[in-house]
Amino acid sequence: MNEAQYLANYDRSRYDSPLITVDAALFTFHEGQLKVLMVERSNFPEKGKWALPGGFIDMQQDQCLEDTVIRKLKEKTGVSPPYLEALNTFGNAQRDKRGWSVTVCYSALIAHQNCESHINTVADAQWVGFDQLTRMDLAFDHLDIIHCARERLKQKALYSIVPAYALPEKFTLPELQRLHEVLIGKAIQKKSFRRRIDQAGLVEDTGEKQVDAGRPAALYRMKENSGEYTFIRNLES
Amino acid sequence: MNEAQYLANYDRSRYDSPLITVDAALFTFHEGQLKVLMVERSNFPEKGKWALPGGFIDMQQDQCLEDTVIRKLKEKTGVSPPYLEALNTFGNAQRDKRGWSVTVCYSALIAHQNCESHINTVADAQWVGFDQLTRMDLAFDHLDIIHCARERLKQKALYSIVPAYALPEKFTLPELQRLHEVLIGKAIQKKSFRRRIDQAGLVEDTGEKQVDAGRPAALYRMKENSGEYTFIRNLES
DNA sequence: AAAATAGTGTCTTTTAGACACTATACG
DNA sequence: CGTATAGTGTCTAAAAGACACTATTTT
Repeated sequence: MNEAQYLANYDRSRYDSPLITVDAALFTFHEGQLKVLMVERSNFPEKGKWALPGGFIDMQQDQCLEDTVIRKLKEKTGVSPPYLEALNTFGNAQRDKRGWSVTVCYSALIAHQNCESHINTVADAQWVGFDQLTRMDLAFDHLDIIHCARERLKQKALYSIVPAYALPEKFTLPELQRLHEVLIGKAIQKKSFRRRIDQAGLVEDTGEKQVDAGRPAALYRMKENSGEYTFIRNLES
Repeated sequence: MNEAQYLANYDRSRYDSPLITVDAALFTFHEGQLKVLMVERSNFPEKGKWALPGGFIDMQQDQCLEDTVIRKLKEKTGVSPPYLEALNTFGNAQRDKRGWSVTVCYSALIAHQNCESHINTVADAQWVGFDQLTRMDLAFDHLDIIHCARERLKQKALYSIVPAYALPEKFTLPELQRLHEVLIGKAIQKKSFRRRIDQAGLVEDTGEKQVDAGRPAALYRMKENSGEYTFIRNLES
């Protein structure tokens, strides 16, 4: 038998295999809080519980795993997130009552304002403050997954400015610092925080100011590829 | 319908889903070279090409994804590796000629001596020097996966001593430094390398010496949990 | 003794922490 | 003016880079 004959005879339905889904932990920073997008399940299993946005791969529509996540996130938020990365894949015989299942998980960030209006039109989706999560009834192992994503984001806050993708395109440095402080769970020296961002040239001044209480803060925009930059030295954690 | 009824009626074979496999990039350091364990494929597709050790999840035998990798690695090496971590999951419609497929990939490290004898009894498995890989005909996207694993290992060499798991239980610091230098692709200051390991207390002196040419080197052993330690500052890359 | 490799002393450089200072807004 | 918040100056502390030095082995 040659490969062509093998492929012609190959029938995947002959083999039993685990369920496979793709999920995303989408974070944003709003009103001083880190929030995660959650979706209420309308079907069994775990009906009525809150879950991460996600679902099955559509082998016709999706060319790759990222296509699946982006499709699922667009359904809920109306847009595709500016930051998306593979988180981890969780699979075992117990996590889903239907049997052996695998979920390929992504972590994503978006500005609250960029999707708030669309989310309000989607009845089953809402932002949940990170601290409110434990009071909700979450489906599957999604709470573990969110903690895993949150831990990774904390690490990123120590050595990069990736968290900035959870803010609007134009943001102030004090705003970004507060986000990093929430992620790290500790105050950061203002001077240290600004100095490293300045020296690495990661942001550009838009010239605009944001007025609140006190002195107006300069609005910055991330420079191209600033998300890839990693500092050689971490902030203390 | 309630959940019990839903589950009783649930039949996963009704839904077509991607192929799912689990693969591992197992590295070792031997004779001054970084090597990867490769397996020659005995079946279609990609028959005769070299691939990462891996395969399908056995839903009876394996309780979780790690069980699958460890089972597959044990088949080839006779032992389970002292270091194993999730790498990434690769999935798309093109990577396997049988159609939409997903591979959950792990990265692992082991001492060459701990599995050499068993590998020699397995006809289709062998260590391949990293630099020889491009001259081989590799199956699927496994070369990309290896490069991804190698890049992650390089990063770890900059901020941890995780690569030490690719050495025997007892190793010398010059040996570990050479491994890190291969991974980083650049010479490291001997003093810097030793100082940070000393200060963090990551290794303990076994009292034994390894004689080669020149002054004998002290043999060290990693302390418990030294693999989890991350330096606050990276080596320069 | 010479060669080879292991291991140390110590000065410089880089970068974060600490914290007091100045700047610019509002009422 | 006082209060609030943004942003800077500057000293200290920690840890890596550079590199010359000493130590211990074999031949």
